[in-house]
Amino acid sequence: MARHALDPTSEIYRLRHSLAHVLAQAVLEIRPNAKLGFGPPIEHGFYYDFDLEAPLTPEDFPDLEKRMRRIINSGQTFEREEVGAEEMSTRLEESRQSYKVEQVQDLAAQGEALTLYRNGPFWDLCEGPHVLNTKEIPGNCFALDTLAGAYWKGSEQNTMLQRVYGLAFESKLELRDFQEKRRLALERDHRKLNTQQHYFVIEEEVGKGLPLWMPNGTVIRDELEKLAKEWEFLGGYQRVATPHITKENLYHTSGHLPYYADSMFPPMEVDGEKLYLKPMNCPHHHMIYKAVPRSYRDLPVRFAEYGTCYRYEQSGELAGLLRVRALTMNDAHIYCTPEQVKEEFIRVMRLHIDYYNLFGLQNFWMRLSLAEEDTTKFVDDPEVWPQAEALVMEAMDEVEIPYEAVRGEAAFYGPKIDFQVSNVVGREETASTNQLDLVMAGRFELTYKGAVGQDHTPMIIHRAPLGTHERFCAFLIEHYGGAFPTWLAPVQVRIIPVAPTFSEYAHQLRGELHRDFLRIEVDDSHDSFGKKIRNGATAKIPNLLIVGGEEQSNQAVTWQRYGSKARETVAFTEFQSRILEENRNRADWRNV
RNA sequence: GCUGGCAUAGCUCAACUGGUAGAGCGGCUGAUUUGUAAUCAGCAGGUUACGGGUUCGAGUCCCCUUGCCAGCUCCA
Repeated sequence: MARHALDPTSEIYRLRHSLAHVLAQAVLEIRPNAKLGFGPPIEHGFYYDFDLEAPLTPEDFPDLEKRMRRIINSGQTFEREEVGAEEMSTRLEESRQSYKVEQVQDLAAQGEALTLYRNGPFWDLCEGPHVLNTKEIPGNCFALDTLAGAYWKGSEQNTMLQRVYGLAFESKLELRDFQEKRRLALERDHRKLNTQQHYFVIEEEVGKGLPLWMPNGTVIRDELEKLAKEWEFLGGYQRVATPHITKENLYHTSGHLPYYADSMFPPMEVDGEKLYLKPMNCPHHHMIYKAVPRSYRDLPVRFAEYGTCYRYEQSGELAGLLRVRALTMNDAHIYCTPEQVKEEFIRVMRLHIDYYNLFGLQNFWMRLSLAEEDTTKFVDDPEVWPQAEALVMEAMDEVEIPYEAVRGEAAFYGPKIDFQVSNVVGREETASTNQLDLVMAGRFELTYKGAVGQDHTPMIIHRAPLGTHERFCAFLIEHYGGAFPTWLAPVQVRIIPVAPTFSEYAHQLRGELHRDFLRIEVDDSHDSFGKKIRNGATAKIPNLLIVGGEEQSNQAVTWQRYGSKARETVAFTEFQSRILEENRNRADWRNV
């Protein structure tokens, strides 16, 4: 799957790139002292970073857009010019573009030939390409979108510039289309749906990033846990349970304190000891492994736990359920021999695929995160890394799922495979992470006895196919748009009597299905029948049962699915067996 | 954490350039007893996020705090 592959030779690339220059020109008209940062084309348009004495506000957009159109209509020609590094620096210094001067130094160090593009009064250090003339840009194909801060060269150490985002497409129609799609996608945002469905609540009194799970959200958590427990049981996992706080020393052993301390809550002091809230479950599982002598005959050992962890995320990174400070992971650690590790890794990959098929997720891809030379972020062991990376890549090839490799994003103890999904607004999220870890076993002195009695170090796989409850539930809410399949729905069946006379019959059915462990309710309100139908639909309940005189006399129900006008009247016992089977099979009624 | 924006009833939103806070939905009460997307009526809900300032007067202007949103950085 080609991702974010912006093709510099394409029409739209030149269009967006040129619009970035036009924007910069317009900004310089109203802010002559603005210093320019970067201004590239991006997925849905372009942006340009500015260092401004007074910040722009959204109120400036209409004026800027007007100026941009005027520039476009004036028919400026884009001219390319090759300029030596020294000459380029001089010219940029003359126009007091200090960021660009810095950029010239970086580029010159790499020995690149430098080019600039000039259109009208504006010129910019830039490698192009651009349209030939601004007249090629349809005046109504773009719109300034949002303002944001962005660090110069993307580093927190640098000054923050102001970034202006613009949308741009080849035609007005495509622009409108995108804006409409985005508006619709926003309707599926889990935070938006949450105001209607009440899955969770984050209260200021409790703390930011600390969600409280309401009954509806807890149903989804519980059902996911049931699923995981069943499949992990079948996969040969054993369940374990571990505490939320732990003595400091365990995290020195694991290496979390040097490498991960920024993401941990500060410790609490008790009886002269420091205790930390756990940011990960692995050290505890390693201790369980270590508590009993292990033989090669025992391996692989697979410990699974839905473990709750606490991570100190920076406040600005928190977002609904997608980024929180208290999270419960679908965690497990697999301890195995070098001979077993590839097979185990492949089984983990296959488990992912099974889950994703169950949820009907097609739009996902894998990202392989590898270490880089910067050893401050990674456990430094030159022998172990290439070995681990090669092993992972072999396994990935074997399951035949395409992946993209990224340097420098590994976990500090090993290469990482992330399953990336894209949420409804197109933002990429990591749904789950898996790691091959050739480091921890050594640090924890984990061993197993080999066939001839000598000690060996096991290999460890960290895996969390369902990620965390928080992120996965958020993702599922958006994926299903709040209309869950029967097995996940907070209310699975609602019975609507056409008149109060049939309420007793409705309750009789409710009692029976309740004993079958279905989440079921009767709409006893004083609303009109039409209103009850409407309420059932807006509540996105997957199954509505309508009962009246006809149904009662035949011991039947009229069954209607969410989002469908179709309905069928069936014997109650038939409904009962069909809905129970659907629930048991975790089938999605959209596919039935 | 950083940059910018936002904050009015449970939800969605009103209140012209400062002149004593309103509606719909939802909730409650009563009437209505309904066969596929809103039955009718009445009632109750707000120290306009918190604290301070300017003013005869602040939801509206200014400052602070908190929270939320977008993006950056970071990440499951």
